[in-house]
Amino acid sequence: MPKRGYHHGNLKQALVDATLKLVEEKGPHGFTVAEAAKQAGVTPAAVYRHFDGREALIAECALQGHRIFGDLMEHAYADGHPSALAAFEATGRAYLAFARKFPGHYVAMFESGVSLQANADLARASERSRGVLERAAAALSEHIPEDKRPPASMFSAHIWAMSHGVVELFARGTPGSKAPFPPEDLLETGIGIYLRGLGLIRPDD
Amino acid sequence: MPKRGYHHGNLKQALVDATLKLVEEKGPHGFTVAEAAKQAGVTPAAVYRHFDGREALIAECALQGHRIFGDLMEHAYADGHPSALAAFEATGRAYLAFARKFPGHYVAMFESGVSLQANADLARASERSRGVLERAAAALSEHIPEDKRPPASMFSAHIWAMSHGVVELFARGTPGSKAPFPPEDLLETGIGIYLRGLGLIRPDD
DNA sequence: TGTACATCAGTGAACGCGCGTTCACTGATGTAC
DNA sequence: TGTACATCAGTGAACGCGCGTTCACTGATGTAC
Repeated sequence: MPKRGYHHGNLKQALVDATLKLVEEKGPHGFTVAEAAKQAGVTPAAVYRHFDGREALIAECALQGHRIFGDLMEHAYADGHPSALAAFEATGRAYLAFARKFPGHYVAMFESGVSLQANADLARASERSRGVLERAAAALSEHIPEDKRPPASMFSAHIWAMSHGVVELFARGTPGSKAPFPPEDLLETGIGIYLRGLGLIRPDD
Repeated sequence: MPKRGYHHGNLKQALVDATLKLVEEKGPHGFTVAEAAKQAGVTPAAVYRHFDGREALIAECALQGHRIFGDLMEHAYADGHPSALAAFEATGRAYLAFARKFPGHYVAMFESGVSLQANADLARASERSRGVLERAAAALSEHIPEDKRPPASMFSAHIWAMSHGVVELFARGTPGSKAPFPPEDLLETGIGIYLRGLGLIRPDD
């Protein structure tokens, strides 16, 4: 917004924003360097002042996504307050909320095929959000009798999988697959049943 | 295998097979008409004798996948024998088994973005496999006290979501996301905990 | 305050490439007589 | 059984296109004096 004219002022972020929008609308492979540049009001060649190439552009989108996601998850977890159970359930909700609020980021992170190995920052940011869920699971699992307690990393993987599945199958505009229920309800009830199976919720709740 | 020479003999299926292999190796957008033709030992133009174009080729892969998948699911369900519970669990395992055994088909079906609306046969085949799981869920849900019974379509959606999530996150070669557990174990335990949450498995089992 | 200059974010034209698709054709195959 | 012919699955060359990327350049900006 600030500057105008020959110098854009904030082209790097403008390109990221354009890419996010394209990727949200047309899928993980539906963006091109040329079109992102066009939407930012700039020549394709200008992109190369800020990014090494196409791959680097989508990787930056994924990176920003993981950072937002990590913040959101940590905020939802809130160090386990008011209770381990409430905090855990909040992280599950945060997953879906993120996917709905930042669909472009979500696609860049989980569907674009960006390599985590090729980018250390990206790998670290991705590790972080996974860590929050795992911590939430570990804290919660202390309420399970030790002999029938699954590893925390296993049950966080279950929740991660169900959340991801709900997003992919029912929350995104996949043509032809009408959602039978609101995704939020689906995830909420699914996690609820799962937690009851772990003995963490009374059967009558 | 039968014929050789100028006429291929079974080019249509050879093109489908080549596409499946490419899609398995290089992802949902990693195949081209030209390369599929090349792998089938044929000129790109020959593809148009058998398919309307690129989209039709990948759609045929998805269609064949849904048919195999539907057969597999029905066989696993086995009309609810030996018990509703065992049959239901078998369909869950069948989902993952299919994804592992037919990765190319899986990608074509669930990741390629083929439109279900544009192809009635495809929509029907896809409906069928979903129907098997839903029937299994309905049969099983009769063992739940009526007042605390979730709709069968909801709990089949939960299982579908978890299965899909496990496949996407832990069973496919996503670079950098090492699976903490064998996907089969993850899904088996996840479904087990979920079913316990529904009161369908004794807490001690 | 005014001028000279270094910096560097942008331009615009061009590139080579591989894509999906078309078209007139060719030659192997199966059938009618 | 042998010949003429229709069929149609394949060829090979060509197309227009949009892509990612490069390069020498231009001109706005900020700074040193």
